Amino acid sequence: MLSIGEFSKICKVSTKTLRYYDEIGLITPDAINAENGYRYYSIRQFKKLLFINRLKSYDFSLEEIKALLEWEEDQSEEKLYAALNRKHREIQENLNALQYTLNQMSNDISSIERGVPIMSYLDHIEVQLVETEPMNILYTRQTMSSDEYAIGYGKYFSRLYEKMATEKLTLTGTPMTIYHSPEYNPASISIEFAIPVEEIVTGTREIPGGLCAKSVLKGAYPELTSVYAKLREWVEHEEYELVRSPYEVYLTDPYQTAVPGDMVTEVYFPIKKK
Amino acid sequence: MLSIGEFSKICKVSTKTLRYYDEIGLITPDAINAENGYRYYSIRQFKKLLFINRLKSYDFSLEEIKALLEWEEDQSEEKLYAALNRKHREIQENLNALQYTLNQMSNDISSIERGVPIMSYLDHIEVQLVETEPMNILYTRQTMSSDEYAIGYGKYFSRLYEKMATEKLTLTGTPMTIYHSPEYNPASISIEFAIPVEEIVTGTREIPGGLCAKSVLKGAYPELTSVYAKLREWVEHEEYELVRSPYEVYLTDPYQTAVPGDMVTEVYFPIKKK
DNA sequence: GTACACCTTGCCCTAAGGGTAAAGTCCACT
DNA sequence: AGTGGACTTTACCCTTAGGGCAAGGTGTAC
Repeated sequence: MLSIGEFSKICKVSTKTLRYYDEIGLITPDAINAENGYRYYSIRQFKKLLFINRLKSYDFSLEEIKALLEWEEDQSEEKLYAALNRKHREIQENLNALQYTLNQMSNDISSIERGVPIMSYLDHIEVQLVETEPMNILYTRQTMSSDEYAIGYGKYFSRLYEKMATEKLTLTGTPMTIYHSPEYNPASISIEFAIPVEEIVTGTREIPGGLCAKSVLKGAYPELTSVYAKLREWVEHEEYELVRSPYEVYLTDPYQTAVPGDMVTEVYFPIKKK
Repeated sequence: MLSIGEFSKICKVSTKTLRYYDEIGLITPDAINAENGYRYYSIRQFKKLLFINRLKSYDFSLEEIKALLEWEEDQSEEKLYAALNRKHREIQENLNALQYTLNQMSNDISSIERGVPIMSYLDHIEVQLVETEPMNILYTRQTMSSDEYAIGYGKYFSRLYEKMATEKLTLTGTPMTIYHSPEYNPASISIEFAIPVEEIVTGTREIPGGLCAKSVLKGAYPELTSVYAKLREWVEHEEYELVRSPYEVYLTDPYQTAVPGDMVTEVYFPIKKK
């Protein structure tokens, strides 16, 4: 039998960690001296600890590892197999995310090298005051969480296009979304997907024209937040106020546009003077 | 001015987070109502928060971000530039490590598919009882931390080879290392790097032969730990005891062997019956 | 006036241990 | 048998970046 210090040196794991694992029931000493509480490990437990460390390197939490060890005693390799495959996918996604981060960092680094402050793009968002015409739109209004947005985008627009095809409607503009939630609430946003059409049929409605603050975003959608903030700031500063829901018009099709920098989106804030 | 709730919705950051950032002094509200303690943010602070979020996505800690923001006020882009480059390297290393982990996972997954338990390699470490001959070795003894081992390996063996060349010594075996620290202490291990030679000159000594427990490892060095544990267990179980320092013999040159699976290392435990 | 949404502070919680302290224990050496 | 140093025990606080909840105060719309 090995004392905790000996066992820790063999396993290259701190005694603190061993005591912690004992506490959470991950690996308990083979014997405990009842008089002084000293922990004694058998060399056979080395294998278990090695297995724990391997799973840990695969980014399993200690709780998950504990469950896997308990299942292992039932001789069921399947749970382990499934868990490994799941983690493998998770780590792969993680890696992709890191790759993306590295790209963005490189962009920022080269920005600095060119003498351009990192967040300066925010200063270049231009706001124009425009007068819009009334439009007839084919629409569908949906409530969803913001996570589902990307899926919803494809789903609802393709439904609208389908309807246009079956009812032989005539396209008069590019797709747009109208944001009815007054403030951003990620758990539940109410979005109207719409396509301007000529014919007035059931499923279409007219949106009024009027004065709008408008910004054009050339770039990826994450930057839309900035555009909204900028428009808000501008509207307030110029002493206007919002009279209807803001909407976005997608001049480019996100599924057709490979480079995010080529995407063009217009954001409209319908306003009136205070 | 925006209340904390409004600001949080615009920035897509929870109010809790904003209060926390206020507490640690990362970003403080533009104004605080002295009577009721209400926090009010200006829309201009949106940009700062966006910058914070970007740095956060680059895996900077809030403390680091705070320091960067303070430096930013001194108009020094250099600190930021250096920090970004440093993080970029860190993330790159991180990514490489993940890639390695994915590889190992794939190995384990295909092991299971072949019906082989993951840690079964431990059961296949075979221990033999052998009688070794005395050897004359050219040696250098070093104390180092385990981190420095990889560097030391190249450094000290190339010195020994150099000495062999200048003194025209005759090689009689493959390189070996002798571990003099009785237990593993990662901060300071005492290692003897040695090469068997024929001539007896200064800088050589004889190591006695005798009974040894021996295991052969075909594979990467991290598995050496297992071999040591296995040998320890065997020695104890068979009622032997260690009489001198264990040593390893490297039959393959790690710098010449591309695939870790092709590496062959022998581990010897000099023993006697209890 | 009142209902309800919003704001405040304060307290406890997270995962995986690290650091330190006070007290008890083991083993080797005199 | 005594002693010193290495080892072990439990207990308590600390870490990151906030999340959750409670009790109580406040703003605003009707």
